[in-house]
Amino acid sequence: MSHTLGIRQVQKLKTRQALMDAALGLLEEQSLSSLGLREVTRAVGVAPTAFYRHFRSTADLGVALVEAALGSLHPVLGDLMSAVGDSDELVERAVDLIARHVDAYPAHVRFIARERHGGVQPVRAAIQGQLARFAEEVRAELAKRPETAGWTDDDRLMLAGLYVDQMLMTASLFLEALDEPEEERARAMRLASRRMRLISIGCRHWLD
Amino acid sequence: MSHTLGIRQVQKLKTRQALMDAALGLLEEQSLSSLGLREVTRAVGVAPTAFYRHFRSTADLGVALVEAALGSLHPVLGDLMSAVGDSDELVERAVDLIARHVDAYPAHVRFIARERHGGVQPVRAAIQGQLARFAEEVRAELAKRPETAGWTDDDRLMLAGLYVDQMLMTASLFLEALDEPEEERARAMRLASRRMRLISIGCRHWLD
DNA sequence: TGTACATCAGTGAACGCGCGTTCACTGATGTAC
DNA sequence: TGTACATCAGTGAACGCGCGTTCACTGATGTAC
Repeated sequence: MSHTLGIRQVQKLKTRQALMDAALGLLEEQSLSSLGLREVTRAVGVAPTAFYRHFRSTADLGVALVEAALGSLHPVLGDLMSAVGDSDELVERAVDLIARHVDAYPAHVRFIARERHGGVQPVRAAIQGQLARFAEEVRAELAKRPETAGWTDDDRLMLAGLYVDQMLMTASLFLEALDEPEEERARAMRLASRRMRLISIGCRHWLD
Repeated sequence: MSHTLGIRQVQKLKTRQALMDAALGLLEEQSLSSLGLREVTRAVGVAPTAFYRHFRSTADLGVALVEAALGSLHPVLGDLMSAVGDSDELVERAVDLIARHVDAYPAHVRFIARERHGGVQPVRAAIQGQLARFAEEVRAELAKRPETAGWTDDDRLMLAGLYVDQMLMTASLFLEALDEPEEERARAMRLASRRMRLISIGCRHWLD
């Protein structure tokens, strides 16, 4: 009873994806709050009314973009947490993975950084919700590790949130350096590494 | 040769301030990128064309708002840095001062958090520039203190940037809790304190 | 397999509306003598 | 102090334009028999 999608549904999904991609492109130089439905359909090459077959509003499209953008970031988090090694190696690995992700999905990263505190409430709520889930996952992973043995779960969640926020700050820092010369990008990576290292040192001495 | 302002200039400044205040109000539920000049003048009760006597565009008004908002935050930074005491006392003091500032100027804080990564380039640049100046001030202050004796200036700047970012993250966290019950606000303050304490611990063991 | 009907993604015309910007203006304030 | 002229913050009409949304539609795809 496998269920392949019909031609119609495939085409519909393609159009939906095209709308989302076009929106991400347009959001490079504006906020969701000023994104127009007609701009998006024009960029895709469909009639304005076609928009309504996929989304109720641009806010609704924004919520879909949250899923897409944080969906692409989630595996990075998984990679980070499955890694082993001493803490300096972990920091380098984290910074490297984040840099790769920003290179691969700059528009996703920009969207999340911009709309996390942006002017569209449902989108803000969707982002906060997903980030809370990320933090919860990190907390669960931390609980398995010897580094946080003896910590309260509440303190683990605090650290998890700090890591998640730091991941986004780092990604956003790399985003600003995307079009800069290699030297500038290397400087950003070293800066991010030292910030994370400082946090990991604080973590190591938390119970002193 | 003292120079009092004439009636005309006083009135002009009043209108300008009214435009900025109205804009901050309207920006509670949207981004600068979608703020319309007519919205702002309507809220103030002047003709749309009056706007041009004060600002070239809403982006230009945004840059003026950056000065105002970070101008109100700057003294807080000064208070933070002039404080003395052991590091836990400093953390509590910092969290308390930030909470007061968010209570006093919520619209300023929201504006900076929103537009720091927002869709209007000149405004983003103005914020980044001012925050870089903040970080530089913090670096200079850190250089006078025994806690960072033996550090490189580059590492001090790294820590200064981390503090500035953490200040904004904390302010934004408090902003979300502004309309929550007291219990929730207290939880946010404890969370912020522990984050900062972890960073200050990392700072203490940086050279180990 | 072929036929008859149902579904529904995308169309295109139409609507009323608010936008940013221009322009010549007004009249209170400022200045020179 | 009084007068004549200059300045300029704020006005109000007008413009062309793109917006979001509605509606009845088309025609390819899907389904039932």
